[in-house]
Amino acid sequence: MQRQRAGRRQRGPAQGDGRFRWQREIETGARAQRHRQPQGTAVIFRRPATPPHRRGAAVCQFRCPALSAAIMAEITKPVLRFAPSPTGMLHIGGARTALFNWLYARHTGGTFLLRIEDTDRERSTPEAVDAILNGMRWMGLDWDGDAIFQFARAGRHREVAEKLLAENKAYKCYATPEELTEMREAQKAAKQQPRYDGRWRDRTPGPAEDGKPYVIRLRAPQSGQTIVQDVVMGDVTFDNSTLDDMILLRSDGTPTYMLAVVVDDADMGITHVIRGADHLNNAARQLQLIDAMGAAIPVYGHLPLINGPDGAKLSKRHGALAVEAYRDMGYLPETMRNYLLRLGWSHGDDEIIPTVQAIAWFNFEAIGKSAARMDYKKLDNLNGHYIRQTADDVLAAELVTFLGLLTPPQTLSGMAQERLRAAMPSLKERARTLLELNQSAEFLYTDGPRTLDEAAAKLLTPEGRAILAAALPLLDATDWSGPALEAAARSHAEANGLKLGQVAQPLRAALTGKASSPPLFEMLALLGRAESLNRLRAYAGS
RNA sequence: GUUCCCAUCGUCUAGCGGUUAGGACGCGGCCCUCUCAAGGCUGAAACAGGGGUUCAAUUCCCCUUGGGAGCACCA
Repeated sequence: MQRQRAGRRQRGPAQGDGRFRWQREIETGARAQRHRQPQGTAVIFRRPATPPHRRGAAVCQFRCPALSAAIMAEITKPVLRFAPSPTGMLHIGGARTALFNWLYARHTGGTFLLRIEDTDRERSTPEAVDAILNGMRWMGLDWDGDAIFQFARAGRHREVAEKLLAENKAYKCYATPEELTEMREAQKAAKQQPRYDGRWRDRTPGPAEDGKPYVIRLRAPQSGQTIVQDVVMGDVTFDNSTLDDMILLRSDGTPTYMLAVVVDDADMGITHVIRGADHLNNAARQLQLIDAMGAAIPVYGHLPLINGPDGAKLSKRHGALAVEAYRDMGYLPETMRNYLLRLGWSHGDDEIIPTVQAIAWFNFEAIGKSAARMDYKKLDNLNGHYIRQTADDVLAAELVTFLGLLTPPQTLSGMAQERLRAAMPSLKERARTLLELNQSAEFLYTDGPRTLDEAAAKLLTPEGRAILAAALPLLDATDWSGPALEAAARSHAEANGLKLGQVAQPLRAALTGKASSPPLFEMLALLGRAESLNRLRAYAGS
């Protein structure tokens, strides 16, 4: 059976010429002003009186022969947006939401807009705006045009609220915050869902209300149902009786989030609203507002949330909340895009999905419905893949940049950078993060004998040092190239009844200070005869 | 409490009525090997429970259980 996906339902032709209002609007140009996209999905207000056969008749608008190709091209270009509120860093969940929107826009050749929802003046900060913008840039999610700041549009939001008020689709409510708190407490005590009881819905303010502060609330339908047709979740039905009359305009005249999103989405011509599942409940209320405004309904898609490794809500306790943190841990943007994409979206058995491929493949149908958890091991593995995939000099340059961003910044000498680049083919094979890459390259950065780590010290026992001492003259007498050195070591080992490893390990420890490293003879060659012998002599003999 | 959503190996997932339930990460073994990786082969590991519908349910429906989200003059 087909999964319940949002159909492309359309309200039936409203007038007698057999065409939809939007079709007429497109031809007259009226629609382009109001909206740039056909209604992808529709809310159906099921009035109890509506006969079943008239509910949300399904019609495919793309079959209409009356539309020219040019109009088709115009109306099928989606407009998406990512709309974070600047109250903190760019969260990993937000990053995924942005990614999915971006992917769909790039996939369809549509538009991807960025809107900063800064209407909460208390909690919004310029630092957070920067953090979000930087996070987006680091992730490689470029947006079209300038970022839009919602607060700047407060006048427009107020205008819409006033219009709704004038049309009697909204009303003034004089209830005080204290009064409402009291009401909610009583409802909770009665084990009911806290909900505005509509006490001012049909009441006309008398002289007592003169000059008193009021809010503007939407006159929402009280019966029937509101259906959110969601490309991820399917049809989600809410009884209008469970939804209350939400506040549009606060008593200080500022718009609420509900008003601002709906107005902005409509004004910006947003065709697809893809956001976190925490907004699914909001969608029903927003649909009521959209209906009151007579605006076009966007396609909705609510993405399941991301949980921490333990399945609980992703919180600061899990650390690594901001995308910045992933950058600092040495993950590549390409890795993040691939990983976040696979968290909740799939394409058969494919795991390695570079961004270009993702753009070609991305769709809404393959988005999963259940919440996912972060798996850092898998992230590491994927990052290792992309590190190996990166060209040597590009990766070396990225590491240098990365080190410069650390606190405190680390800089590499010219010699260090040169060696880093030369050793990169072997180095990158062994690193899962840029941090690991850096650690395994450290022995190349400076000259002179190494200080041994614990494992290396264990290799340089008196016995190990004796082997090292015995091997030294042979190496010195050899042509200083990787293969020649290896051949010398092999014959030396063989002559003394030793395995190559027994000879190589003490050498490696002295050369790198570690028990593991890129291939030994390759590194000897890279460091050169003088430097290598200097390091080895320091630990030769007792 | 109430509204809404979700439910396949430990984790991410494939599956869209009939499969030896597949892949990936992680874990174990083997191979390769100068170490560590990478790579190849291989093993263990799942349909939450109960009712229906059906010749046949992981798959469709209902209930239970378990998770999650919303319920502000926050966004």
